[in-house]
Amino acid sequence: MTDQLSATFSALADPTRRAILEQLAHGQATVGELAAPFDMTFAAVSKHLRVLEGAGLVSRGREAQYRPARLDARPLEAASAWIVDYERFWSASVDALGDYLNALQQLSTTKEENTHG
Amino acid sequence: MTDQLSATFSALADPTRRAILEQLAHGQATVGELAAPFDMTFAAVSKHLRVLEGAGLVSRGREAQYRPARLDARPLEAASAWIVDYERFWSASVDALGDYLNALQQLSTTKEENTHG
DNA sequence: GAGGTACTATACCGAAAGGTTCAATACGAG
DNA sequence: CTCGTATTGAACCTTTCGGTATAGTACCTC
Repeated sequence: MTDQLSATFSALADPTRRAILEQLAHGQATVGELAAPFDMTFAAVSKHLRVLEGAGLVSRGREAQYRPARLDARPLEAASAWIVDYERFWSASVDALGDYLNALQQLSTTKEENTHG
Repeated sequence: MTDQLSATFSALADPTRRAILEQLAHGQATVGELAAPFDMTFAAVSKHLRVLEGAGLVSRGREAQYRPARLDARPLEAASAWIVDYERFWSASVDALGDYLNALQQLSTTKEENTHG
């Protein structure tokens, strides 16, 4: 799991880490601020930050006692690019679902006609 | 990690599983076919398929002895949507990098002028 | 420099991930 | 019904993950 893409997806696989990124989307924050919403120790959030840092999604600074984290979304570009290659498949699936639903509706309409006929 | 998004990202976090999905993008395949490229036992690939199935990214059929797997990309849509929300940040980062590079170039140009002056 | 605040390191834990091996199952072909 | 092929189940192992508690470090304030 040394590759960048795996590290990125792995970092995103945890809801706490996604929430941290969402928080950082509103601007840089200290560990304390980031930890506040969670029922979790500081240390645990600190670990999550290290994972995000390892994936290159977060960079840290130093301001007095604080080590503010800020978002670095660049690794998300490759992740997005990987997924988007499959876009045609999921829209195809949606189309197929649409077809299925249309078929169902068609069927029920036909049935209704039969009932009414 | 019960939520759909976590399951999806988690499934994508493994390079073997991503490779399996890439293979399935060319059409359905049996476990044997999927396992061929990997230095790994059938059973291991079977487990990966189960993970993908659990994430809703793969569905299985039955044809004689074979249990062909096919791609179901629909869960990728939500994953893509999540990531794309950050697009403005990574393009901002790229812009910032561009600014930085411009600044560097500016600097070296200035230096050159000094050298020549 | 003593004390408070913000954070991290270390050690530990239980559970899950990613493999293996080997036995079992499901199916088609003789 | 037996044999070969395709696949999964079960048991096991090692490593990683996500968390805790506790001690230590870094910095500001007084």
